[in-house]
Amino acid sequence: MRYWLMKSEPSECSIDDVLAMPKQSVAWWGVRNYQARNFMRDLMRPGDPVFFYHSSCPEPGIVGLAEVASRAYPDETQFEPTGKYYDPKSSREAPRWLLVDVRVKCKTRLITLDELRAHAELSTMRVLARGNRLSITPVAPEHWQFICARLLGLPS
DNA sequence: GCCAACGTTGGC
DNA sequence: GCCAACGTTGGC
Repeated sequence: MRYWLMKSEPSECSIDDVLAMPKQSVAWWGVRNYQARNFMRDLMRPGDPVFFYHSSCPEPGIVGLAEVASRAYPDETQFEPTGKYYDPKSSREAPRWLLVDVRVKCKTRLITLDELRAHAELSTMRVLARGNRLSITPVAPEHWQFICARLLGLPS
């Protein structure tokens, strides 16, 4: 089992938007980066725990706990010619972009980016790395445990 | 809206 | 396969 952090812009799809969906689950559409795609395709498995993160907003940070809810499958938005996620180089026969379903388990208090950076124990988190632009990053087990136990006060 | 960082594209 | 130009991400 692997741990993940997945970024979503709340103006596009917030954690509340997902909680309002049937089964509190959403297809994680719109990933157009090969490394992030490969994480979904090669490493993500149903049940993997996920930090739900709000990005490109006034207070970026972790806002909830979620889990991977499917294996990877083609992202329909790549086939929609009028959509902003359309990829003319992709085809149904050889889909270029994949996604997984993500199910929100609960909201948490907001753990801001500033708070994450303030803890030396988290200094090597991939999402905090200078210049990181990946919308999906692996989370080391010790980082997951630290955030859940020390920052959220959840029983381990 | 700025801009650092870095991924992608395409000419050679 | 190199690398300059360009595009995108995302915090600030």
